[in-house]
Amino acid sequence: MPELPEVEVLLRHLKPLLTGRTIQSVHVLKPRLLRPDSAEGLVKALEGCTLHDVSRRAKYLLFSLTQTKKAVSKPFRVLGHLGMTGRMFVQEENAPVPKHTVLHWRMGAERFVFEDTRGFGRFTLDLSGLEALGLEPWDPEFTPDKLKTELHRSTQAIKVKLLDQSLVCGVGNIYASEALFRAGIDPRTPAGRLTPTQRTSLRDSIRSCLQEAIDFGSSLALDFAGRGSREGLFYYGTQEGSATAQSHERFHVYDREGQPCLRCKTPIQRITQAARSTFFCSRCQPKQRSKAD
DNA sequence: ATGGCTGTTATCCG
DNA sequence: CCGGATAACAGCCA
Repeated sequence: MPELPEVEVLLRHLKPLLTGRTIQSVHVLKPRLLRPDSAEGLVKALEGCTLHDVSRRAKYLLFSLTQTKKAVSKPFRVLGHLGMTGRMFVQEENAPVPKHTVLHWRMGAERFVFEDTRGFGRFTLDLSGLEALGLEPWDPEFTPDKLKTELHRSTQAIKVKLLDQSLVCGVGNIYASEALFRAGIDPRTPAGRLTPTQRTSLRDSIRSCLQEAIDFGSSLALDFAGRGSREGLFYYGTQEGSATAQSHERFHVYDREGQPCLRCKTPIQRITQAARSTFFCSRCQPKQRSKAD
């Protein structure tokens, strides 16, 4: 469930379940996702640790730990990323370990599980993934002026630019289309050609789209093990109960090719940019004709 | 059933 | 530097 809102909702779910708990035995089933750590190294580092905190940066979760076995030990952190299909949850220790489990550990009568079917996620002591990240969407420094200086030399389509995490982090393929729709910006617009008005609108739309998604996810009874049905990126309910969340119109453009725009009824278009699908309304997101700046 | 799609991002190349 | 293509992988859908 992986763009910023889903990670944020997961964080809020996991934090009370993990903080203060001690990691007993750790088992690694997909060591590749621990790169560049070795399975043995990470297991040794984690076993016996107490989890002091969990936090989020961009689409990453950060686990803060200290080794309680030793008398003297420095706090350290582990970085987790869900990739496309990662899930993290706590289950009873007698429940079956899911098929694509990357690793799991025991905490008393419970088990923490990180599973990832496609295996694009990460779980590692290597924090270098944090280095190149742009601002958090709600960072006060994320301003229209910041957008201007970051983008003015760029010829890349704004949609593609939003995906690379260096401008602002946390926006993925779904919310990039959604935020551009809300801002009324054609996703093909070269990033350096946005008008001042568009930059302000884009900043605001990114924030509001992500915030609404967090609020939406927080309002659902989610099934973090992901066995149930899906509502956007959020899993909820169980195999039997399709808890039918009311908002099947969560997205205005994403995955709505050919369907009428919810604002103007024009059929939504789908195009490919940087090998990813982009959805937009050609009427609500017109090509800008001025030469900007 | 075969091919084309899917929430990400690291890396390689021009 | 920048930007485009590719790769890592499993599953679902037409």
